[in-house]
Amino acid sequence: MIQENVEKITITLPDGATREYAAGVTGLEIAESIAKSLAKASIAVKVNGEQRDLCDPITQDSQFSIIKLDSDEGLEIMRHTVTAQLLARAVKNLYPDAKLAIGPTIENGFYYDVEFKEPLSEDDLAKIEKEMRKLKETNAPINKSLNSKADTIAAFEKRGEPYKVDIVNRADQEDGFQLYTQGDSDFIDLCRGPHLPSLKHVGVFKLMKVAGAYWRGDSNNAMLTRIYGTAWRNDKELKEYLTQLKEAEKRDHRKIGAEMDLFHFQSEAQGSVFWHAKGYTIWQQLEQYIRRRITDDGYVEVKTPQLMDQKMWEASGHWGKFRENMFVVPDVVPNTDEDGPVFKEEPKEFMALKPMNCPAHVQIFKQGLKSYRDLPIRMAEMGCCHRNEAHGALHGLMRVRQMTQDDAHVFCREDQILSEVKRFIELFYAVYKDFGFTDLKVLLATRPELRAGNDETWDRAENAMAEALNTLGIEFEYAPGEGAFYGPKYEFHLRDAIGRSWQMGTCQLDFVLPERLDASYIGEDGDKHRPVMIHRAIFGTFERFIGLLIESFAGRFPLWLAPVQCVVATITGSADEYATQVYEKLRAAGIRAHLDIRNEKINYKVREHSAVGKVPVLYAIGAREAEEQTVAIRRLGSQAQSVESLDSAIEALAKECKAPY
RNA sequence: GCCGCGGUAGCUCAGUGGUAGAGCGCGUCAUUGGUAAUGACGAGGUCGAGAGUUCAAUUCUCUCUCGUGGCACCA
Repeated sequence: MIQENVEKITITLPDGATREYAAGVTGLEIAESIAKSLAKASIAVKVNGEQRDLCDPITQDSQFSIIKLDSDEGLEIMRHTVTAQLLARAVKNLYPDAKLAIGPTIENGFYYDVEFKEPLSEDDLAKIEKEMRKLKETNAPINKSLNSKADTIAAFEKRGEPYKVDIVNRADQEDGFQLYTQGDSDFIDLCRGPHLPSLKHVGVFKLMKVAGAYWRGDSNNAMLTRIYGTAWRNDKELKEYLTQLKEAEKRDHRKIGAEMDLFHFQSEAQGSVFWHAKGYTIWQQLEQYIRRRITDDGYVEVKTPQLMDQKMWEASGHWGKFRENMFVVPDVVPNTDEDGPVFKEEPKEFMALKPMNCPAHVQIFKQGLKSYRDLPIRMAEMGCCHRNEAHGALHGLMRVRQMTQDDAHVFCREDQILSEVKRFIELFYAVYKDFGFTDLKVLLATRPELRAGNDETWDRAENAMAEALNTLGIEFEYAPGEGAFYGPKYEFHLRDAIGRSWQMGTCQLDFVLPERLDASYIGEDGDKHRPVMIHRAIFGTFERFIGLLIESFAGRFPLWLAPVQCVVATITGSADEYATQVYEKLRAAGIRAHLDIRNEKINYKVREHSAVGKVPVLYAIGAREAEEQTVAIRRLGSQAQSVESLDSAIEALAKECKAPY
């Protein structure tokens, strides 16, 4: 059909070539005009940087590219179609009463939140998956229509989908709601798109697990059932992903911690760690290391009370804002009658285990008058804190109820904020580099809605914190509204073995606590001024940091941290005496050694100390070594052996065991 | 705290309405060996706790508890 006066538009392809089309041309038509095979492989297009469906008309001059399944974007679109079209429709087919909420893609997969009448268990997933396969086999084309707000709401109300109605109601737009359909089924889904042009482009998928999730992420709302799944282009990719998951599980710090005899938990102390000798060795190494670091950076170290009176926590604001996370202890003598109540009368006076160290540090600051010349004061504490975390939040070493922070508070003048924050970041990065943690996510959390302090102070604080990162060339993202009520903060995040992100270190400006607890210094002008407090931690907590270390190293600690650095294992009983000498010499050289003269074969010993114990160095001692005063050295992860003379081997090993700082 | 799943030997797990099994570990004995599991024998369990149904419960039901995957909350 030739239309003389139809408007022409210019389409610019990724290679810079331009082509002219009639306005309103679709992505599919452009693809077809380039090559039939390309059109067949296309699943969506990108117009001026925005993902669009193949069937969307293009009405103006545009940058244009085609999205195929082989790209990351293509894979994500496919996953989106799997959840929003296949999973949603399969669920509706099997459970007509189910109410659909949202179904986005996530890293490696997707989920869909659904309200079911009856609880859904993981056993039901096979059935749903089967239905999805059946639907995929239809190769149904996916079409869409644009609808007004009123029509869209009417359509979902008719279908009994209150969550979809809610989504539409909350939308700003009045028109252009996209409803997708599959072939001639009566399934519809509200979606931003784009989607695959048809189900035949769907690759392989697998439903993984079910979990609860609150509607709109709000615990006041109904809890929906979230179905998690994964989708890939082909079986090989899926298999690789599942293998990778299995491998990641092997790095789980809880599993490795038990195997390596590092720590344990038991129900009588839920959320609190029983550190075994080997685990506590790691802790001590970390503590000594960080103490050297901060001492050299001008910190002083203090130790403050575990229990303080309710009045202190009222003054600090914790009683009001943090109490549900605190362990509160009645300050009365318990009843001693064996069968009587714990307390003879209702306790009226309370104390609380500290959930944070800051109020106590302010008390130390307040002892004696401070001059502006005294500032900054960098006050550190390996502070043991208790927080009454929700049961469901506890997770191995990553989330505990008793934790020890490598905490410190810098008391400084406002004009010192920038230099102190910069100084901290530099220290922080030097430390993380020593542990090989280079892939940090940094967030700058800014003022929340409910906050103390005026806007000018917040402006200055947030700007100083952003400037510190910028001048040091550190990339970060803003977390708007996520700051503490008393000031903005940095959050430093790391990922564990299976990709969960954990906040490690932090750095928080605080204008409120010095005020509340009436801390002041005498300024140059002779008047009293409020110091600014910077709350900061590098590891965050020893517990979480060790958890991350275990997963990051898969238990294979570098020599300086390894609980046992060297095992001396005999090959034959005749070498016992010499092996004992070797062991004694290692100990004398300050090396954490273990002597294994059990009546076992060397194969067995090697396996136990390597695969299970993850000891970095093993000295195998047989008759030859005893004869020649040597050791046969085997390194963890290597089949190679080298024979060296005893003294030089120990000397070299001792050097290697030195901490990086 | 909320939703789902789970708790059986020191550990990892199988199993059954008629009071239990494997592998590893542990102990004993034999073996004295050369680099990621030597062999034989043996000991070891109120089947998370409480209540209910039943002639009989580790097994079925309920409550609690702890763990676990998420959600919410957070270092």
